[in-house]
Amino acid sequence: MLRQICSGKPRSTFRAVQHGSSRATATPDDPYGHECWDDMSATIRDVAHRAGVSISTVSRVLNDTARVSHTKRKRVLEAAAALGYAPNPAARTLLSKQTSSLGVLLPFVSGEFFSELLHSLDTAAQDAGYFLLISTSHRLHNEFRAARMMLEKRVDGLIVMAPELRPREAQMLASASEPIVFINTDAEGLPFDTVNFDNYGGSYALTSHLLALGHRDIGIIRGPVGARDAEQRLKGYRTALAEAGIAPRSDWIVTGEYTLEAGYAVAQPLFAKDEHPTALLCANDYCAAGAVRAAHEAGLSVPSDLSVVGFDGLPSTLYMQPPLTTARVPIDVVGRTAVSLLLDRIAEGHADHDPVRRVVPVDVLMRASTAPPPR
Amino acid sequence: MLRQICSGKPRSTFRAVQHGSSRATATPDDPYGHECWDDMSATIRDVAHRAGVSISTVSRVLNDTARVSHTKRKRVLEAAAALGYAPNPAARTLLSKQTSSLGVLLPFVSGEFFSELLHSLDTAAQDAGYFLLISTSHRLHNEFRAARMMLEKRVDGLIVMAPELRPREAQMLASASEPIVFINTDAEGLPFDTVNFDNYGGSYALTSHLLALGHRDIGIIRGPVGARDAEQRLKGYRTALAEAGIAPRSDWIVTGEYTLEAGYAVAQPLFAKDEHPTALLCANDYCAAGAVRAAHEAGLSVPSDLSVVGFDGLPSTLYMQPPLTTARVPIDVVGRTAVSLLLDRIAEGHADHDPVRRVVPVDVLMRASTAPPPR
DNA sequence: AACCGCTTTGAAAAGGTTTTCAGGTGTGCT
DNA sequence: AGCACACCTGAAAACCTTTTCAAAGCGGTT
Repeated sequence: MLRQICSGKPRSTFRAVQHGSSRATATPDDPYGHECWDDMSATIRDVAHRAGVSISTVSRVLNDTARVSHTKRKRVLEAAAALGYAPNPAARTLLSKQTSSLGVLLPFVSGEFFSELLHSLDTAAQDAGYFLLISTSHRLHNEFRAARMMLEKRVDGLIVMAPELRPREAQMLASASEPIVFINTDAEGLPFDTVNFDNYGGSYALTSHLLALGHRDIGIIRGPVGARDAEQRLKGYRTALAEAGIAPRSDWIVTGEYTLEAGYAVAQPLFAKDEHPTALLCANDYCAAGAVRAAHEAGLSVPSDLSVVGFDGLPSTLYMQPPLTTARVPIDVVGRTAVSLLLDRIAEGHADHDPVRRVVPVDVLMRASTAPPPR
Repeated sequence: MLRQICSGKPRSTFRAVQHGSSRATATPDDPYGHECWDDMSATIRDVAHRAGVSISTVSRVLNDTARVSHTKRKRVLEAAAALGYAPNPAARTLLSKQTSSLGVLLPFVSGEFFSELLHSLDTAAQDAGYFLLISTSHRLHNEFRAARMMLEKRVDGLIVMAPELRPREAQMLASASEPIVFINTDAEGLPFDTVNFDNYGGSYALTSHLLALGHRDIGIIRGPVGARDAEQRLKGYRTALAEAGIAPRSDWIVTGEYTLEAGYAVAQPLFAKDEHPTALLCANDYCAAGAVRAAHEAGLSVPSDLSVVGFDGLPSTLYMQPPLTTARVPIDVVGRTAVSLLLDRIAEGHADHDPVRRVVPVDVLMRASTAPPPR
């Protein structure tokens, strides 16, 4: 019992397969032939009847939860296999209160980031025997509806990535009985474990890189106002400039979003003026790609006239022209860490130790979109 | 009852909210204040006790399933709200055999396509009151494990996108008791509804476009052997060439994958030879981006020396240099259609009418990566 | 006054599993 | 022979809901 609780896994992954059935057509090159599955939805009662034992005995054999005589054990296993029995998850959940699924709440953000994170979460979850129940959404209200639904006994825990979540909204999640882990989302003063990547440090390092190249006229397309990651990146930029003794020009701090379109649209007016920055930090890689396009159209060559940096380090940035200098977020680490923290909390039974704050470092990838300023 | 079955929705989305509680702090600009939720996990029994009625009555009021006297109805609603009662989904599932979730099996493909499809599926599912239980995976074996788990009473239906699924593997899914919809996956002779996009037609149209520009030396980076979409696209290419009286050169038909890296790696040797094609169809947009890079490095200019086309029509292709000519797959339509077909099947109770085969047309987006051949 | 039919209500069963509790068998000891 | 004990096993309770069935109350009719 204790072992089960600690492992955080559903107690059994038993599933009967049919041996020696007439349908079993396994051949050497057909690894699935023997796993053809029956769907008459046999219940534990059917198995018990067929094996000539009580349902308790069946349960004990299948879950390996108590000693059963050798002969009965064998009969039970045979009956279960013959019937293709698989325990009913709803019945199990009803009793054990474990759903063996994790909820995931994601904003619908930039394509690659989203898919990589989800894949990472899914891999980690499956390794631990959990399913992922997901909800993507733009609007906060939806997120709340989904969170509420999920937390109503549908998941054992929740992973939330919602950088724009406001504190008092986050606060409301605190009354949930299931543990919650935040990714890149502000949980100041709240009891949630968090996994953040180092937005501040990454932005600071990118800015420092530009300064080291000799740039002094550095602009930034910052992310949405109120989004935690955007604010932190802005702060990294400001700090690096301040330490270099440079006062940022307010008209070179413009607000954008995490999309190609936004980067393009917001960058255009920047290059239309007489004076423009010689280097530009962008909200993320997609935004940077948009800005690069705007620069080209304005007759600026990257990097000789303008240096551009992104954020996230998506695989595709290596294939941009020129390859983009950016801060790589190790998305797989972020996902695995989040799942791991969540499973720990679930296993602990929601113990009240202090919330864990993980910060995943980011690497600056120096590529060809940055160079010394012109002249 | 009939209405419920037909709608395909869980019968009730009731959820009590706490009115007039001390915690209720709603203010005009705080739309969530009144939705603070309690998690003492009140059961229907608690509600009945507090309201001084039987649990049957509570159930009737909350599901609006029979007439209840006005006074008792009011008492029940008050009690439910005060306790923050929400029905236990597992108990409901156990009885109704409806999980109100849909399974989604996706290969972990190219970033943007994946995320857009998932978002589309999720939006459609949520609109109908369903959750999405997802599984991403590379390996077929995993897909099967996940499918099996999901179908064991964990989902009401399954959406599978697995272009590389082999027929006999697909065959095995046919014994499942829950309906299944295939996206872009071969279901020849199988009872699954399918949503395919017009791989053949798109590829044919792209090739025709290149022919019309005057190209005769057209190569292709095809997708994985055995993948349905790749085979169909190859066929479109071959047919268009054949109709133009051109015999394809076998050394200009190379096998790649749906990634930047593959496009880059496979295209390089193509450009290293003395003779190379003047136009290149690519497995998808990512692959095309890789090929463009390889072309640049080989000293070829796109489109003046080499025309390149992709497939999928991802948003980011508009921001490539040059913007990529490609066939746009309306991913949101694909996703919505798949969910809609699946929900229909679920509502029908798995009726045995002939499988529906939907083919979603694709648009050719003519952009700047294609031009007449040199000379 | 007896009876009928209608509305409202509660008791109870069912759904499939896990787990507790008690009973039964057999062994080893005095 | 009698007793303690370990070991297996089955009956039954519990999880929470929905739904069926029957009872009760009540107004109206013959």
